[in-house]
Amino acid sequence: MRGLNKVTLIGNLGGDPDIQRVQEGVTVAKFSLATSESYKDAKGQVHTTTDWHSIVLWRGLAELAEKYLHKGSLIYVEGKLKTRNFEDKEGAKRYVTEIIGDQIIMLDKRDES
Amino acid sequence: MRGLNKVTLIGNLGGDPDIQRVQEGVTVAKFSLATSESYKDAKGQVHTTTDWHSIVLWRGLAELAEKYLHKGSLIYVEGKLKTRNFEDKEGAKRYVTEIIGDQIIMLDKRDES
Amino acid sequence: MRGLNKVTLIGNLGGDPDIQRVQEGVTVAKFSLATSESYKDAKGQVHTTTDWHSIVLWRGLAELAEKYLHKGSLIYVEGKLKTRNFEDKEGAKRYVTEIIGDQIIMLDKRDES
Amino acid sequence: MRGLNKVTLIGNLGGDPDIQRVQEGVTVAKFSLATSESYKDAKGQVHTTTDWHSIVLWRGLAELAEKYLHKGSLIYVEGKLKTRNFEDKEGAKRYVTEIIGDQIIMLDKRDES
DNA sequence: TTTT
DNA sequence: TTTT
Repeated sequence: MRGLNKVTLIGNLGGDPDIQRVQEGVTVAKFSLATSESYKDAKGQVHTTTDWHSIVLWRGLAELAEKYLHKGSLIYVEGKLKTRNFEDKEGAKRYVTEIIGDQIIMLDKRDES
Repeated sequence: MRGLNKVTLIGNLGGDPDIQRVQEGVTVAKFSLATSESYKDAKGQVHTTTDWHSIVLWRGLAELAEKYLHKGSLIYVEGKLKTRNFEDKEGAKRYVTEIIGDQIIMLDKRDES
Repeated sequence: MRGLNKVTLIGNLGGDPDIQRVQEGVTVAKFSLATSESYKDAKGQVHTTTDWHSIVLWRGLAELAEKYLHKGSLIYVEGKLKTRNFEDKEGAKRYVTEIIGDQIIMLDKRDES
Repeated sequence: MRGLNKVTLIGNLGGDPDIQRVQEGVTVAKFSLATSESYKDAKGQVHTTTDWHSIVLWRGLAELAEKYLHKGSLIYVEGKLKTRNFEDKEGAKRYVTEIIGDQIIMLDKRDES
């Protein structure tokens, strides 16, 4: 309680979703999402910066991603930030931060929904 | 353009902010923020999960953090997700994801604003 | 599909929630929420503006409001904007815009959750 | 302080923006935005509900709306809820709730930005 | 490492 | 009509 953990992104998929069946009837989809922003520097020149985000979708949303999303798709994603730790090959503790999506809106006309 | 990168969190500081003066007149504040959530499992038992987030504040917001925030403070933060890479001592590329805050609301009565 | 309708507010209740039982087992809670903001004008003087919002909660959230919320409570509300029309006593069409809440976080230490 | 008043919408313009020059160099744009949502009822049948919102943009954003937005454009808007009161022709006090936008993302490929 |  |  008394906690809020929300991420909202609008951006393009960097590649096709990677789909895994982790259990009978449970699908997971993973992909990178690029969010880009333009700004003007002191000299009035326009620069663009891009941030990349690791998106993870479960079950129904993963199946939707499998059917309709592909490299380049423009989407809105809402979800939660989760930082997982794992051991790398050398046995050192490493961290990854992912967005576990709980809502998707497809913004490309060509993608069906 | 056509990009959105927004994080909104409500949670408690895990420790006092770490304050650095990186340049004449430029302050940076860093701290961990815990967001907690409760849910009931299939047996009706309540579980609490906590996620930890790395928050970075610049300039005016960093000075505000220095003055008013401390271990345990309850705040609302809005900002952007940024993943930086750096080399660890072994020279391997590693990643950290941080939230660069651009708005703070102090939610503790005891903290001044 | 392809639609998003989201409101997020942090503010204080202007009065105790008005509770109605509209049906067997269905509770509705209504109250006004004040969100205040301070800004400095050109002369450096601080001004505060307050916006008032009509909040409507259904079922479980309404019961939670009945138990824990009262005049002055500080809360976070997330919900959807809905504009309803109704006829006034003169038979003219009038409109009200309400926020139908779907998440509440209580931010006062004295309120239980 | 201690207040948050934020609305985020993704939807289509119901008509071309209405543009007004209210002062030397100050433009205001107004338009209706439809946000649609689909849901399944108990019988599995899909229903769509649409909410309409009154959007107001000032200065630079209004000029951008004038240049690039038109009936049907798909946009993301972020802003604040404001309820204004005014007197109708009979002298009765009436209210309107508007969203004063402070960020726009154009989501149609055909609209330039 | 926080908080209720 | 709230709160600091």
